[in-house]
Amino acid sequence: MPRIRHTTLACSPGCTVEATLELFGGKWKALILYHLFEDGVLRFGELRRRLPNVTQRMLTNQLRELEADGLVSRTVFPEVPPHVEYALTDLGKTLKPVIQALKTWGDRHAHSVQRNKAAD
Amino acid sequence: MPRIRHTTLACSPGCTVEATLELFGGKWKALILYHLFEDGVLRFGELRRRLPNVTQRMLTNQLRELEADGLVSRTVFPEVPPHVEYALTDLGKTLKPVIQALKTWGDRHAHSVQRNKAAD
DNA sequence: CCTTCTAGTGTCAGGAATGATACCATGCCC
DNA sequence: GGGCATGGTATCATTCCTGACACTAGAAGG
Repeated sequence: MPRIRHTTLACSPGCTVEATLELFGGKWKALILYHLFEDGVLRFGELRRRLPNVTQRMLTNQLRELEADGLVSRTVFPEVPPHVEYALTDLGKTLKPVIQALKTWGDRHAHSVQRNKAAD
Repeated sequence: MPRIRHTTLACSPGCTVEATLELFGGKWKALILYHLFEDGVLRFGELRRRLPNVTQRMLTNQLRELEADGLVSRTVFPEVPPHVEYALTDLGKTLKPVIQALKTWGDRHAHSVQRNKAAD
C-alpha cells in the first residue's frame, strides 16, 4: 500500500478516495492507527510488541509519515532511557469510522475472500 | 498499495483491517471500484478513460487481481472488436460502505492534510 | 568497566511494483 | 491491401519498498 503516488487532487471525482488511502495505505499504518484507537497512547516499544514482524526502521518510518500527515502526535520525554509516546491527533481521531468500516468488513467478509483465494 | 504482504490472518486482533486493505490497496483498485459503484458496468476502454495516467498493463493487472479476489466480474462478449464488461460481484458490492467512508473522509478532511504537507 | 534499557539512525541489498514500449488477433471499411 | 478499433500480452528498465544488520546516546545497576 501502500506507496505515495499522486500529489495533486485535481483528477477524477473519486480521487479523494485515493488520497485518503494514501494516508494509511502504508504497510503498517492501518494497524498502527488501529492499536492507537484501542489503547489511546502507546510508547514505541509497546507498539512494536503489538506489531509482530515489524522492524524498528519500518515502525519509525511509518510513524514519521503518520506524524507528517498530522494523524499522529509524537511526544518525547527528555529522560534516559528515552521515553516517547504516540497518540492520535484530533485529525487522526476522525479516521475512526473509516478504520472501523475496514475492520467491520474484514470481520464479516474475510472468509469469503479466503475461499476465493483457495480456488486458485 | 498495493502490495501483498501477510498471507495469514492469525496475527493481531486488528489484522482484518490489513486484510481488507490488501484487497483494494493496490495502486488503482480503489478508484476502479469507485467508478464501478458510480457507473455499474464499464468496459475496459471506459475504465481506462476514467483513470487518466493508468497504463493498459496496470489496469489489466489490477482488474485481474480484483477478479481473483472475487470483487469484480469480467464478462467477455465473443465479438470483434473485443468487448469485455466489468462489474462488481455481490461481494464487491458489500464494499460500498467502506469506499464511501474513504470518500466521505477525503472530501471532508483532504484540505487539512494538504495544509500539513505544505508545512514541510 | 561492562551490560542493559529505549528509541532511534545509517547503510546496503534484494525484490516487488510500476511504467514504457512494442506487439497480437480479427472483423470491418475504404 | 491498408488502416482502424478493442482488449489485451510480452519484455525490459527503473524506481520504490522493505528488511537485515550494525551502530548510537546516556543513565542506572552490578
